[in-house]
Amino acid sequence: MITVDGQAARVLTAYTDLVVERGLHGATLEAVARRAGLSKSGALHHFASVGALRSALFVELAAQSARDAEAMRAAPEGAVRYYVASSLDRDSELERVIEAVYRIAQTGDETALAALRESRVAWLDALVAETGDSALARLVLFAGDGMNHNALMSLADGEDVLDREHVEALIAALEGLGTKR
Amino acid sequence: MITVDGQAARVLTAYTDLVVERGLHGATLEAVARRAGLSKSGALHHFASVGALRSALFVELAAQSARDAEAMRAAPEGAVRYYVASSLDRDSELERVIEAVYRIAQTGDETALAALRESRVAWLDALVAETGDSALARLVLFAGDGMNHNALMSLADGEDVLDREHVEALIAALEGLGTKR
DNA sequence: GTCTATATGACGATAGAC
DNA sequence: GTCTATCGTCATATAGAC
Repeated sequence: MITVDGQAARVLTAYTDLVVERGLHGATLEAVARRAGLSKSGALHHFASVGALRSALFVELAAQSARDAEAMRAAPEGAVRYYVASSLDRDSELERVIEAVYRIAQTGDETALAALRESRVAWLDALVAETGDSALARLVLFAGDGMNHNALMSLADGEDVLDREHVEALIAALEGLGTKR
Repeated sequence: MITVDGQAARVLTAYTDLVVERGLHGATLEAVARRAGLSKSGALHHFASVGALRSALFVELAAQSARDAEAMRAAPEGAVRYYVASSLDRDSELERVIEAVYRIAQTGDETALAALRESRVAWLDALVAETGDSALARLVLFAGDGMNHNALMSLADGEDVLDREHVEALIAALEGLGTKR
């Protein structure tokens, strides 16, 4: 976490991980506190309420995604490959933060929705800038989201829906589409 | 709902809609019963518990997705266009059922995960059968998922991330990829 | 079949000791 | 700063009248 330090960061990370692993219902104050090595009230000392915990997560998303959009534009392998590859990296802190905010947004939370939209626009802009093709940029954005979406279902699945070979063929197809236009 | 009738179907539909609109947290027994026009215990007469309600939803998904996979193979416009177009139709009963089961799966429910995997394999098989290209079939699957994923964020957004024009360009690109191989 | 009333348990948040 | 103890609220589920 880049917007909070020390124990507060431990609490925020625990909250993020629990939302991703068990859903909002499983991310109770006691579960969060326990994972951070504190008691319920110990955790509440750093964030006055669950709402404050969520707000801090939105701020964290804004900070991390802004930094990532810049890295994407500067990536030597290109924005397309960078985005698709990082969408697959389910263990990265940014991906977990996105997923957690997304689940909060699913409950109808407008603030979470706004935070997600803001970060997505930055990525889409970078993809449009590189490909020069609005539709192709969206295809890349959606394909990345879809892979991320699928990661949940692929885990612990005998025949993986997506292996390295498929990823390479997929990126090649997307990049090929870009040059053909 | 094609696996239950009458009042039970009304309850199951209410549960599905509430999970999609408000998240699992908002789909309480009382809210579900009220939307179905019953009291809490009135709803519990049709489904003995919340767990039974969820199980019925999984059965419904299996039945509807099996029927849809067949329709996809028989679609005159082709499986690719059929899948992408139906992924965008957020108001269809099947899309809402998928979304509801997906959210249950996000809490770590293995039964929900298994139900989702089963239906996705059927769709992927149909896409592979038509395109004859394993990687392309996955690209279509992911792009469809990504669009669906994005539907939440597009709603009530000033500048829509995805308009009709983009959808057409995207389908054309995917279909073009298919014929070029 | 559908209702009202209630038992049980979990969660969020506060109070106050150390 | 971190703890234990406690209160209020809300959700699931059951009991029993109609």
